[in-house]
Amino acid sequence: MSRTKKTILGADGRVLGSRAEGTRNRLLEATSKLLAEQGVLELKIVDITREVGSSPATFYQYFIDVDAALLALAEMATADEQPLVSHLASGWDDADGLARAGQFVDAYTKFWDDHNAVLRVRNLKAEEGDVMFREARSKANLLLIQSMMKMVEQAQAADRLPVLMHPFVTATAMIAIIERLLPYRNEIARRGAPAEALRDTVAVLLHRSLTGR
Amino acid sequence: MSRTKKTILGADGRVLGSRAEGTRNRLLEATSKLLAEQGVLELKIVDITREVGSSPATFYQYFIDVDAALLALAEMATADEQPLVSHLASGWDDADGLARAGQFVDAYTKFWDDHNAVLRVRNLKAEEGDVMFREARSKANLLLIQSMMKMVEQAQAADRLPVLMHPFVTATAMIAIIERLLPYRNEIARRGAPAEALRDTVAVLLHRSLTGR
DNA sequence: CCATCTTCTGACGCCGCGTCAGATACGCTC
DNA sequence: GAGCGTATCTGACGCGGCGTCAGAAGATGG
Repeated sequence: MSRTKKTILGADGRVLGSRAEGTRNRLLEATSKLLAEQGVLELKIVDITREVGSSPATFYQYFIDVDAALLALAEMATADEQPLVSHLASGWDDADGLARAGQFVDAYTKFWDDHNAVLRVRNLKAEEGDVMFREARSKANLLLIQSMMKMVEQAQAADRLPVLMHPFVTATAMIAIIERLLPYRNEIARRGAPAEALRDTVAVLLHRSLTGR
Repeated sequence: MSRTKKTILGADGRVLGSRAEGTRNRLLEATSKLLAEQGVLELKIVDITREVGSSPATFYQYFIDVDAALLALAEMATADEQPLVSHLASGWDDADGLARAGQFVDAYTKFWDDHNAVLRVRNLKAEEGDVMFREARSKANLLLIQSMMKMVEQAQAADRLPVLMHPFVTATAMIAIIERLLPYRNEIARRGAPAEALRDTVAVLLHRSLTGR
């Protein structure tokens, strides 16, 4: 591992100079912005290039199609997800376990808010069967899933969780809970629940399901 | 409630005759089929009409745009979801509770397999903020969520679940687990787990989280 | 300041969108 | 079962986004 920075390539495989790299970044930012504002279905390449003040032709110098740009964004999000393992690695078995589960939920929430439009598309494409996006998703969650699986296995060894629970399935279910519930914050508030209700509930669900306590 | 059958309207609000109703249904079927085959992003109105051997203009007689057709499909799926409450209404507190949770998972799996492409789009649009689709989703899950909330409240009253758990959030989390994990069946199999691993794990997770047992 | 490589873009043909006016099919009356 | 009115369908159109190419504009370095 002597590689310090990933070399960035254009759509035709050429290495990019610094000017080009700047343009590519601006295109990605614009894509991300429009995605968040209007949703995937309304995302147009023309709009992206209009946003950065260039032409469609320029876009195609950097990405074969919109999907390529979306994939690049998804991979950038992946990097931000990795540090979250630190909240799991310590284990949740002791007295502060629930509190630490809460911190994990907070950290994940932060991460999700930064990237939610992109992550939603990644998950959609993954579920629609796109191999690249499915791999991106697997890779992104790998560390978290592995840590969670370890927690489940420990709890099973200590007889606090039934062996019927498949560790991988359980871990994946936990990610599902968080990803799906975050968009519900408004609705929860509308129901008159305190702001922390979602955070606390999710923390309890994860804590119980992973440690058996 | 004397209404026996919902009157179906065209895009301009007119009541449809039987020929028209047939065409509308064929359009919906085609939409559903193409959606499942290629995903939303590739869904074209021309393709839908080609599939049924008519012209784009016809499509617009029945739906203002693609979204309207998707919404109609989502609402049809909703009808199929309602019977699933029967698996919850009986409660899961007794000795067979876990078995009944398993049956619920099976039933939901069946339902999901019949409509998954449509439901995925519904959820995407809902999360992207589309009010119509959000309402469709809420309405679809209403009965299930209510039943699950009741289960949580009972368990809390009996001190088997912490009051920190917000019933609505918990119930929504359970739906999230099922919806998200079903697409993973292949992956689970690839990992060498038995076919029932997913079903069993999800059943345990729901059972534990809803009853506290 | 010229040569050369890198980066950008205008312009084009193609195709899907959404609309309208007119064509066609249906069902009802006599 | 012919004729008529209404319900339903569609061909054809203008608009706009897609993706490509050849060449323009900009950077670099000798």
